[in-house]
Amino acid sequence: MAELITLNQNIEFRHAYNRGKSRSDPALITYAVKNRAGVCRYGITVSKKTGCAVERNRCRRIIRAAYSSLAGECSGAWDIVFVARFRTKNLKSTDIEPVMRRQLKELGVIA
RNA sequence: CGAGUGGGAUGGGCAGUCGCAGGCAGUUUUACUGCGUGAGGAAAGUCCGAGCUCCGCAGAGCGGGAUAACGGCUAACGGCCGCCGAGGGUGACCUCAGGGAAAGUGCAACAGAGAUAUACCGCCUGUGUUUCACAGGUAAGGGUGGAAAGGCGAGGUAAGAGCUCACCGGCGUGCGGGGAACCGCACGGCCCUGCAAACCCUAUCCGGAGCAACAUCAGCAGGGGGAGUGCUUUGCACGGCGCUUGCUCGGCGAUACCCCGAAGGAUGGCUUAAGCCUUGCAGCAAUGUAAGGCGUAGAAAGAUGAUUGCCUUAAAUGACAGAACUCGGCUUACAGUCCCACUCAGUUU
RNA sequence: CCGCCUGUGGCGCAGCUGGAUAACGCAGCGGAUUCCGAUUCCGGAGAGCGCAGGUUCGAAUCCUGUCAGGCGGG
Repeated sequence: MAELITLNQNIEFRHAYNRGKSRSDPALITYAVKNRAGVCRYGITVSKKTGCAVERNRCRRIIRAAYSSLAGECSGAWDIVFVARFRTKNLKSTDIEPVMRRQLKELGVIA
């Protein structure tokens, strides 16, 4: 499996928000934009409105677990940003995975 | 059995598969394999107190802040323990910023005659003398108020009054007990409204900033703007600038510097610590001490997730909740379960 | 990590050097005006001051703790 590369800089997140295409769901929002790095990179955003530190950590872990199972199917070079929503903290990673698969397929990341 | 008071513990366990972080060892030279480790009682709030680091080792005065019966514990504390006093509860027990109002200033609305000094209705005496008016004495009674000048009874008096006396309360002195706060007894005289979580006074304590501290290496290594006065140059003095807690004095720094902008990476700090458990001893206790044993979370966009089975259970599909330099406390949140000590009432024995 | 501010009817806000009906505007309700509506006028209702204690005769105001929201700096 390919190594998972994360987005670090605030500029990279802003680039995805402004230039990327998005799909939304009550459980998850996905932004995707093509990059020049040659591999897929991902970032996770959980706002403070989502909940306390425990709930934010859980959202991040669930999203990362779902992406790690789908990362092998991604083709091309994309920067992907996932944003947790209010319902994310009550779900499981197995609930997130079909949502994420559908959104990535609509955006063209998964063939 | 019921109602309750105080304190403590726990916060499911075991195993498998996929995946994550960092440690050690090996293969080997950059990834893999193996081994063991990987959130809490509050990690939280950041309310106190310290360690540690830097500020030229931090000077003086004013200001500011915190604490407040007494004794002890502690590295320290606004914490804890014991004890005294006040208040609440039938009780176990709980609560208390609990110094000073006799240094001074201020406030006490409304009501009431009067709020720190008074005389409205009264009572008594005298004069005029018809109801009544005036002058004086008095503060027992009435009414107002949270509070009216110690309370209550007796004597006393024209009427009254600590004016006198007994008891109670407060104050002062002496004696006794106690380590102290304080308690008890005796004597004395009758001077005291409340508020200091109003200003204030007294006593004690407090230099500032915080791991984004700080140290080393690498990198940038220089863009724009502003940069006095006097004396004959060197230089000196004043001023300005920066640091020194808010202000003043004093001190230090560089002839340079100051402001804006750019760049902000890596390593250390970083986990063994006033550490935890058991037992003994000292102590009412907090705590101290001796012996033995245990003793790697340490990331840096930030690690614990997903899933399966079995067991315990009323329930395991889960209460509050995620370390960010580290400790000691306080406060707050918390599904359920268990344990210890004690109180009250009833019934039974 | 440090410093600071604000919580008062449905909404915005005043009162906060203690003294009792917690003021005002908008919205909402009833009535008048109109053929009907808007405008205008009149009237009444709706908070007990984020929460819990304390000081005081008396607390929205003072003090302590706590909860929630927000701002600033490194």
